[in-house]
Amino acid sequence: MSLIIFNTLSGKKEVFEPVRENIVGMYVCGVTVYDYCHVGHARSGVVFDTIFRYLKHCGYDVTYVRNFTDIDDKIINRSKEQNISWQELTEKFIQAFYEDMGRLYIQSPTEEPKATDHIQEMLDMISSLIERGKAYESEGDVFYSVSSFDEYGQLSGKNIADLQAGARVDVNEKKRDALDFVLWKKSKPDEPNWDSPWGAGRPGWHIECSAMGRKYFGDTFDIHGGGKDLVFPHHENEIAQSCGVTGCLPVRFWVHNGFVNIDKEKMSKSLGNFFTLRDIYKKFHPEALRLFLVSSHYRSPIDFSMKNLEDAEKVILRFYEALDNAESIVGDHNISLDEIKNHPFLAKCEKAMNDDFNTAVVVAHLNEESRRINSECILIGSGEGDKKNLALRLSTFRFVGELLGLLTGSPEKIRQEIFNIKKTELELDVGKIECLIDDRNEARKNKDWGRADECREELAHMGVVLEDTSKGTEWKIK
RNA sequence: GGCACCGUCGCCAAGUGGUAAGGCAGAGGUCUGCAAAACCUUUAUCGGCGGUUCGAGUCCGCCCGGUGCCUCCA
Repeated sequence: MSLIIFNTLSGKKEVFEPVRENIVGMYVCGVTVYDYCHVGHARSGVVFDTIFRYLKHCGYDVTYVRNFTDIDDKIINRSKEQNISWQELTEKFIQAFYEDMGRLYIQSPTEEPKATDHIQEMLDMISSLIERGKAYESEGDVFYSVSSFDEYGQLSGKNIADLQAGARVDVNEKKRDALDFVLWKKSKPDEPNWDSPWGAGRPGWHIECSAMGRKYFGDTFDIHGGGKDLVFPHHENEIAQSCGVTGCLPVRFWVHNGFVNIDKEKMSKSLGNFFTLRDIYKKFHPEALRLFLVSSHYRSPIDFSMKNLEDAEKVILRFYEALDNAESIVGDHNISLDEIKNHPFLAKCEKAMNDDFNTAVVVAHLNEESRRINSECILIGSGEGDKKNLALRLSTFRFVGELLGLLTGSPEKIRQEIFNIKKTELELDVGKIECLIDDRNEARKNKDWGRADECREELAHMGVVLEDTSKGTEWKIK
């Protein structure tokens, strides 16, 4: 069965076929490194990481390139505010990016180029555009002439006339046309700059992705991704630039993820309604966040709320609970990759993923499968059931989880991690809790159920729930 | 103003022509000293009005409500 992907360029789902057989080139716009990542960045990171994982699962040899924009106005301004160099600033936030995104189980892309390492490639493209009459120099700046490209607007479904009518762009007397965008920007005396045929300056934003995409993949590659907000003007401009140089479309499939909303509004820096990943991690486990993000389809808007994260955390714990139940029964088991790949549960999940990466349906399948695993455990406990069958279910369950970047750890580990987060957040007095549990167990031993229930009540008021197991009394936070 | 998108159970969320997946919350049950966990059972006709069709949440039109892009933005 073939993989279908929604292509922003055509506005339709299309059968995916790479330019070169079995080889896929995917370029995704990364972040501008001047601040900590928020949930919106996480969504994009998780969406394309999941796509990366799935393409590899399909057997493609995938080269995944995700850039860092490490020079622009915001970076210059922020470094001035903080009185540090732009290099120092960007290095700091690249490190923070790795820490915050890494906790979401996002795999390293094949390449992670920085804009400032590709100045020469950009200059080459800009020169070429000028030679072909697609760009012009004006007082040290270089602009792309939008009117020179007839197909401008094909990606975003806009036309030049409408854009001009509603143009909100700055009036800039250096431009021949308000829609023209900057390829090279003359620098002010105290700003970072690079030499160019048009004097000292720095690149415009859009050209970096064109130059780096072309460097790693050549004139045409398979998938270009990013958030929906990049469709216009960023990706529209990329097409114009690349086409201007090569004469051909740079990308076969344009893939865009939807926004993260807060109360129905887009989460963004300018609205100030964003949560950084660091803040989220103080309250919730990263794996709960990842599950939340893959629980909706990647193109839909997703409403971020504490309630939704709490729900996701319950579900991820359920998944691990099923793993734990099954693993304690099965013990060491040897399931081959072939057996997993032939399991009907995997086929079901592949069917969903093949339909434009429908991770929400896969999550639903995981829920159903976790129930089947638990049922099988109960059967085995009562002398029926089949351990081999359970082992196979268990292994396939984990395998599918890992396709989504989930279920890579041990049940014990995640329980402990979530426990530690809650304990810190609620400032629980562990000594007192353990003391009450001891009291209760003493009362239970004496069959003093009244006293035992009092202890449970008191703990419940603290948000602590008890669970009497064969291994003793465990407690967790509600 | 232009161009898109969205409106499915209390909440979250799949489903692009054939009688509505899944999760959370709720209800009942099994288990338990009581609980918890787990398991079983249970809860919707899809914003409104028309139309196309043998048949529509799914296509078309209008209306109501919401969002996004058109400026930096994942």
